[in-house]
Amino acid sequence: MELRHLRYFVAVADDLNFTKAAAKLHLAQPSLTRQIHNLEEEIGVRLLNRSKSQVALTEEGRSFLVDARRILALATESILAVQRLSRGETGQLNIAYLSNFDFELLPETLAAFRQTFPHIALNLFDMTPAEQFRALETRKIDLGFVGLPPPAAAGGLQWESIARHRTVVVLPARHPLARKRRVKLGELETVFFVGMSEKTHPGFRNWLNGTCQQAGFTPRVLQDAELEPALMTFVAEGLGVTLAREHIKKLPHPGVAFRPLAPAVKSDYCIAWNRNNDSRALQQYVVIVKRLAAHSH
Amino acid sequence: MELRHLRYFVAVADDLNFTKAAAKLHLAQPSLTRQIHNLEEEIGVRLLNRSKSQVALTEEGRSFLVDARRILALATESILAVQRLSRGETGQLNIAYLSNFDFELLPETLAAFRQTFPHIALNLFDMTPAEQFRALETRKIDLGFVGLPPPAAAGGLQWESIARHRTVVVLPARHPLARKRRVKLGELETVFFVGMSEKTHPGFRNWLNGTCQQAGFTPRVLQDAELEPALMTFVAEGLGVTLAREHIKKLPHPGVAFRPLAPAVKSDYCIAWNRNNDSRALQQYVVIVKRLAAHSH
DNA sequence: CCTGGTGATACCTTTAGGCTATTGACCGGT
DNA sequence: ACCGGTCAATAGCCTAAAGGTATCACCAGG
Repeated sequence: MELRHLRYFVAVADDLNFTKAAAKLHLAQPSLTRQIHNLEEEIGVRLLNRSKSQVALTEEGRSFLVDARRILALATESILAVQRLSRGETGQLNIAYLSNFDFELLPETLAAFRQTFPHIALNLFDMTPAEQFRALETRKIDLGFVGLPPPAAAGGLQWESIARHRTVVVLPARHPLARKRRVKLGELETVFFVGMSEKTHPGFRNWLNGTCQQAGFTPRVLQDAELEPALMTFVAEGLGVTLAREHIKKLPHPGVAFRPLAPAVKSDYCIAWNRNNDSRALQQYVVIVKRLAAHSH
Repeated sequence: MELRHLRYFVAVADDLNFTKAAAKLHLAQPSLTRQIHNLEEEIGVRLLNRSKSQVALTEEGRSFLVDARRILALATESILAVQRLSRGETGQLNIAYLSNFDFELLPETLAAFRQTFPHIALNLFDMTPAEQFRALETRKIDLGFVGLPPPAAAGGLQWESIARHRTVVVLPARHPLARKRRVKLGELETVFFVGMSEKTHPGFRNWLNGTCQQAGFTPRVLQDAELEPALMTFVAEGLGVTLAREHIKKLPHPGVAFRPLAPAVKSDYCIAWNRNNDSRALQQYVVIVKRLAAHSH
């Protein structure tokens, strides 16, 4: 069965007259007759009652007619939909961000994108970095504000730093170092650290080690938190100190102090997407993010 | 675009390999390549990215794939549905009955039908005779328990009497004739009548006239009711008497008395259907009604 | 630098959709 | 009862397009 059969059947059912239906289809009447016969034969059901010089739908024909119309409508609508999509008139863009502390670039870029491509639906998701990497690989999302660059294990992901943020020390308020206005990185060599779990924040440990390596030591991490609030609690309980982007100050916690590093240390903030994702919406969005990131810098 | 194109596209999308997809379709690879090209050309959208020795869906392709699958599923399901229908495994039968006073034949026949054709949905509708005639003509219902035979104006309707019911006089309880056990038809010549409106009960007036004509007079009708309860109220208020099938006793009303006619007069009870309705379910149901009507007689 | 795998191209074959001409049945009007 | 008109079915032919074969071009991986 082909769509042609359905088109022809609907035409015949419309005016119950092969000759006129054939004319409307710009077709000779015998051709139409044959196609309808073929259709009836293929599905094995009589759709029309041809009692000499009188064409009528059978009960089956009436039922099938409804389905035939629906299939044809769906087909034409599908073509129109994919054409709209290719013209950029519709589309989806799924974006993930970090749960607790994100910066002003995200809403800015969303507003700018929406202004230029008002017909593209923007869907936002709140995810940990690990969830984002996984969702990027499976194409559940198109772009993630991941913070840390994706680990090598995440195949096919591309990333780009869109900002360099000041790094601060997060430490218990009662900690001796909290009395100082600024903290030298080297002063942290002997203290214990807490950190984010690799399960939820893959690459965090790598980043922490790399940062401390600038002062020539490897941090001793006692405890991992899976989410940021837990990390703050651990620090408040005195389990250790940690390093974080300055934006973590937006997540205050009693008993936790933030101190800038001296000299200042900066760390990259990355966005990531799937290299194989050829979504035009994604490409346009990346352009906008880069432009606004450069401006705000 | 034909269903063939969708089938081929889905096959290619399934394993992203023209050669293997062609094999699964029992097709040579170049034929498949060409059909996909034709499809892309017709809808004017690239569905696949062929970067040498690597086939991938484009964003449009992913979107269209979903639609293509749905169309194909709908097509095969439609064929199966119409085949089930022609085998009598599914179907619909819409039956209407009179609102207030119907007799035991209806539930009996429904039970018998359901037992023989358990997969056919029986839908019941409560309608006045006029509504039934109209619904029969427009095929909203398949069969109506109409009571009175359809008027000539109702084209294409076929009917059959399935019972002959005793006719009774409906009269105000205070009416002089209510004192008698039985009423002779001729005694009604001088009294006023109320009746059912032709708007809701076409043919009622004709039936009433015909019945009274047996006693050689034409009833003088003062007032028409559109529904049976109103008729009873009119009688109770003393506006007039009327004739009705004996089953109207099931609709008692204070101040209204029922008296048998002497000698007894019987009137037909009819079912009606559309002559052009070739529904097998309808035909089977009519057979069952006739059989049970004959038995109960 | 070869080799296997893959899609594209060129060209031929075959299928089947479409056309014209005609038939046969029915209907409506005279 | 007959005739002309209408309409679907049938027969037979034509051709467009679907399908096949052979081959090429290109990349990947050894």
